[in-house]
Amino acid sequence: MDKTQSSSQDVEVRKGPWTLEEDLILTNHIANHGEGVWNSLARSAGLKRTGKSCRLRWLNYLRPDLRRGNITHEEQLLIMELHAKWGNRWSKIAKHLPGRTDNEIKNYWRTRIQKHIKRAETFAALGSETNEQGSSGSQASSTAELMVTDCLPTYHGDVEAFSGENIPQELNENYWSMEDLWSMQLLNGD
DNA sequence: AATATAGCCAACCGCCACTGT
DNA sequence: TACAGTGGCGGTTGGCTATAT
Repeated sequence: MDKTQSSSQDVEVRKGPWTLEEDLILTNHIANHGEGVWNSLARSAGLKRTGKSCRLRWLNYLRPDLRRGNITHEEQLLIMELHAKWGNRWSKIAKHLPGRTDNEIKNYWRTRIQKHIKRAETFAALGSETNEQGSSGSQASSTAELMVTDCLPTYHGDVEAFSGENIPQELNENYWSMEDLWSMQLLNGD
């Protein structure tokens, strides 16, 4: 799959970060024609990208209904709860968080929450070493258990640190907001 | 001020499931 | 039934930014 070459046409496939121009083309095309078969969409839009790449870009970044910005406390708790229930079923979890993508949740989990789990495991290991005798079995045996038992309080603390006004405004300015893109698209005609 | 390290996130890769022929 | 094309998913990586030394 994902062959660089689809047929006799010599079409090179672009990889790497999307440019603003590509974003506009894709957004425009979907606005005019809707989502469809991604491979043919990529071709007909004139993008030198695979259908997969277009789909990913649209779903994870360009969709107008995406929520950007920091994960809220409620969302974090929901993620933890659902992860305890389903494990790494990110897309399933994402369905319960409107405007969030599986990729976003997955990244969030790996970079923030998993860190706390690791820490908790270390503490637990140290604790069982120091307490040692007779305390076997008190340690959480699974990620889910660890999360629910050991991590939640620590994690909750960080929620406060990360949430709301504590986030500097500049952080959000790395992104082209959807308002920007859609207004550019309007300016571009159509 | 320069360099090293850690954290974060967008994007790619590989696999699997589904669908049409 | 077998095969090819496509979509979807989870894991992983590369590069940028922030922070520490």
